[in-house]
Amino acid sequence: MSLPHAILTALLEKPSSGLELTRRFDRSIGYFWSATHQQIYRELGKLEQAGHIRALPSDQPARGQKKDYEVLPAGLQELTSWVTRPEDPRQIRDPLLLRLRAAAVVGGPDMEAELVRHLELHRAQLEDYLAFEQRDFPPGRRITRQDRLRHVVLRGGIELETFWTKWLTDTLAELRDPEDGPTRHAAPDGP
Amino acid sequence: MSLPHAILTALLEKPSSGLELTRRFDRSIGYFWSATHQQIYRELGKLEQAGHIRALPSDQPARGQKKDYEVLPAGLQELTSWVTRPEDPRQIRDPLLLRLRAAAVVGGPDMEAELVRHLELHRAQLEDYLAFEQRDFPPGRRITRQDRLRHVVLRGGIELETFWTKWLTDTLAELRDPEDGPTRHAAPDGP
DNA sequence: TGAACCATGTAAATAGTTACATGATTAA
DNA sequence: TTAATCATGTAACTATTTACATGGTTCA
Repeated sequence: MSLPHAILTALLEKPSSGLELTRRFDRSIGYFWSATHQQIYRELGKLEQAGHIRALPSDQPARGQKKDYEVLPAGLQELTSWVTRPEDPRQIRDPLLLRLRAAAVVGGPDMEAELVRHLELHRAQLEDYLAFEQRDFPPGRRITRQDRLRHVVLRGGIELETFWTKWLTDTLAELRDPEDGPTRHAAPDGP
Repeated sequence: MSLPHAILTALLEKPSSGLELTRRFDRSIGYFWSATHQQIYRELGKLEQAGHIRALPSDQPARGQKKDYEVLPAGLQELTSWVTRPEDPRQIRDPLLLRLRAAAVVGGPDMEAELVRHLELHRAQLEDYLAFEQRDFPPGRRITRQDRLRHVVLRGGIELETFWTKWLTDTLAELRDPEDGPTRHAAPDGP
């Protein structure tokens, strides 16, 4: 049930049309919740029905005409209540980990090329995130609570991609040149 | 398209009935690909239709009777080819990151309790994984290629949960006692 | 005028979740 | 003999993906 809330968040940041939202879901918001334009148009319809958003008045509201939406008070209230509503983290569901496990069962065909490809994709994504951080959150600057929230979210993305690059690097090394098993690292203790 | 492959993998490890598979999807395999019993029964039907698995002969194949499945050569072939088939990593899709971003927009209601709750859940999961590692992959033991594959998969789970506990701990500290922004860590360079 | 792009949408298929139904076996 | 549990399944709903349809605008 996150897509409507992702859309409300995006519309609060800036009233937009369906296509503009789609573009923004390819960048910022989309880095943590992706959606296609079909999902977005459908959801905009539902949100309008529910009275959470409305289309801004327009001269010619015809097919093929741009239609901008803004959030109504009911929508803001729904989003606010969703923010603190308890929701358990999802189970991990990762095809690559699953494929490695399958490889163990079918006798381990060569996955090296695929692992290298994933490593490169994750490295590229990490670089992008780090560039955003440089640009939007340069060190030693007074920031608001809102900036701080946005920054920890970006740190989440950065550290996730860091995890993947590190794990893929270790895994490749382990499968190429097996020593005594994967590197172990101490689990962090609480502060 | 991963569920049928998850099931084929589980059935190769051990021929099972639908309910047994459901149990195993609550443990081992399910740590990386979860599924409900309804999904599993439906998929077993499809896999049988496709000639990838078959029900083992039984005396009384009636409703309410246990039915065990085993993988046929066609199923093994399909799984083997899937293992090396290129498939891009999924975009991140995480409700908690999204909620933090929404919090930045609606004015930051108090998410501390929810963050603490998630931290505890991730810590518990991490402990479980570490216990599995102790049990199944004790240090200093000769292991086969298959064991090595299984171990790197488990390391993936361990390091993912380590990331979450660390990021949540940092985020809580940052939102409680704001200094100059989230802690930065150097990005790893390639070897 | 026609190609490229902007913009909104419909349709159909696949995937996943939630609720409920039904028969078989076992043990109090 | 009834309650609990094992085991398989149906139905309905929600979410997501893929393919296609339609009209408007701009510019060569």
